[in-house]
Amino acid sequence: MTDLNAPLARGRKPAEAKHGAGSPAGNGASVSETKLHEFAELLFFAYRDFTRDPDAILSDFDFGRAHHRVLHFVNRHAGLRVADLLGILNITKQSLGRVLKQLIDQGYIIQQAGASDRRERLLFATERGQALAERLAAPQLVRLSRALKAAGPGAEPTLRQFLEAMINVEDRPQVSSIMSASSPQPGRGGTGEGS
Amino acid sequence: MTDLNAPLARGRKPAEAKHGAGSPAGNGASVSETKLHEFAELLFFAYRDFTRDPDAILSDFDFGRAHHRVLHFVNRHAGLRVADLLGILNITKQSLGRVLKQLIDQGYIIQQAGASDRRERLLFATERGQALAERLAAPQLVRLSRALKAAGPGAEPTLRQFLEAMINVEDRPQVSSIMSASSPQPGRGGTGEGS
DNA sequence: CAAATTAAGTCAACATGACTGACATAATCC
DNA sequence: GGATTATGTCAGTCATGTTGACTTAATTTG
Repeated sequence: MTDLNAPLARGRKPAEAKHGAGSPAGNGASVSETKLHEFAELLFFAYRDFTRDPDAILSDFDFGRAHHRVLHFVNRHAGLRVADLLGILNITKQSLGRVLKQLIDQGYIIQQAGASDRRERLLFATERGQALAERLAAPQLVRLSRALKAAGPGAEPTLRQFLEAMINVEDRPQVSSIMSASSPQPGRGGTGEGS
Repeated sequence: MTDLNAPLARGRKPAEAKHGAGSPAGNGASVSETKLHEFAELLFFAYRDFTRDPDAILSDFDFGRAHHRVLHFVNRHAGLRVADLLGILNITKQSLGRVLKQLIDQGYIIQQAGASDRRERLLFATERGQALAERLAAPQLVRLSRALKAAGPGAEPTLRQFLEAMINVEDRPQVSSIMSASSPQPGRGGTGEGS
């Protein structure tokens, strides 16, 4: 058992070596480079632990993080097309195909031909899929809820703006679109499936 | 070219199905479950794009994200031990060994036996390593700087508290320790290396 | 309507970065 | 001097990412 609380690298702060022009974004009252590095590290640690709880659960199902991502988006945004998932996850068809096939074969996700365009395969979480998705999400929601509380009142809009601004500009419309769409039911819906 | 701006899953918001006890953290004025899910997704997208620019640079060097992580922490926290890196990255010795070996063999990182405990291998970025680390960090710092600006004035402490609270409680001392330590120089330092 | 395009699925082959478990070496601690 | 610790290494495996080519079915377009 290594002593995790022992001081790590002995040494002091480097005194913020100022080179040339200054801060990365070149704007007015901006954050020091050292602080930006700290935020980069905090983001790393935050994300590392954000994925830790579900990862532990997933191993009981012989699934990995990739399955979680797929199941999450399908569950939260029912009726997603395969192409949408590819764009969201930013992976290839082959990579997605593998995990998606497993989720379908094991009854966590079902597909349905699109009503207006029958080439499309709309994806829906089954009850089983919803149950797993919720179980995986639960510890993450608890963590987020606590962290938002710790950030103080009024943190929500700040956080939201920060996170949105971290997303590539060209992807923001796509992300907004995804986040505002959700939850039509599969099957005999109002969209006119009629044989 | 798929139409990325088209509405994705057609359908409306699900009206926040309230089950039983209520919100995940069980506290007072907490955030709705739907909003928490949105934050979870925003965090996913933010992190996805946060790693995108360096990933692109890395492929020119035949390195992967694993190399970036190692190089980053060694560069920012010179004198880190191998065991520290294992704890930070939360991977096995074998996994770390592979990428670390490549970074050492190619002259990005050097090792030095610890002064007080010569079993320890303290890690330092060479000039070459520093140069690559800075190049990889640059787009991330720009992104962070912009996002902090977008989050508005006063966002810094909020963000910091949020991100810190996302980290596992038991890891927080370790993280603080890492983040407050940095940058002793390798070689003939003040720590008493004596032959 | 025929041709081009699109959405999806598939095959083969491959790379990276995780994992486990065992074992070796050197240095330190007791 | 023996146990423990820090590191490195071997061998094998698995998950998840990649490319490029090809098929099928459905839609769009000239």
